[in-house]
Amino acid sequence: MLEASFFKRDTRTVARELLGKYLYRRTPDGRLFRGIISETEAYHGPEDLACHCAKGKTPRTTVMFGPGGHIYVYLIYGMYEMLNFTTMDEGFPAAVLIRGLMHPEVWENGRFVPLDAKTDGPGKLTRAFEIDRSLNTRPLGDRTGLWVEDAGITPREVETTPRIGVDYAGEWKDKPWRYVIKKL
DNA sequence: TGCACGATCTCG
DNA sequence: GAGATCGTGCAT
Repeated sequence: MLEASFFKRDTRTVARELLGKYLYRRTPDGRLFRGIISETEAYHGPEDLACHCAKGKTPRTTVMFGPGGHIYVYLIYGMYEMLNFTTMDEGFPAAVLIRGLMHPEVWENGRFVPLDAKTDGPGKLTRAFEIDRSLNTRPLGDRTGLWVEDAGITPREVETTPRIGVDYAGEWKDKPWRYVIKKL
């Protein structure tokens, strides 16, 4: 299981290194899911106009000002929960948005079997893994029911692009802070 | 207290 | 290409 120290680093480094890791989810009713993180975005610092933290410390963004390794989940467009992990040390607001998973699986009869659900979008993966705002502000870990583990995978090819859906962010919209596995 | 809008997805 | 749908932040 990845410890908080993994997340208390530069957000772009964390976002890049999360690719190829397993995201594990244990639901309140006991079901276990996992999937390989395949797409992430970095939202780094109070200057980054694409980051919610650019608005300053508000009830919603407070968790991003806390230490790395915590969960930030928010509702967008009135119907989609977005999953983020906070990064950096206490006082520096930043987080990584988890935008996609590949090879989603569910634990059945003593083994992982393919999950029949799409997880190739930030709103889709939270729906498939039953991730919602009840997890907001909690630390990553097995007791929380959401954690990350090394999968022993090093992606062969990673693509870097500007972030999606942040055209309002002025010069910050062009920062190449989106990371995608092109070849696993 | 009201209002505009969003780190999206699905259907037509 | 547009509608669904509601919390958040900022104006009133």
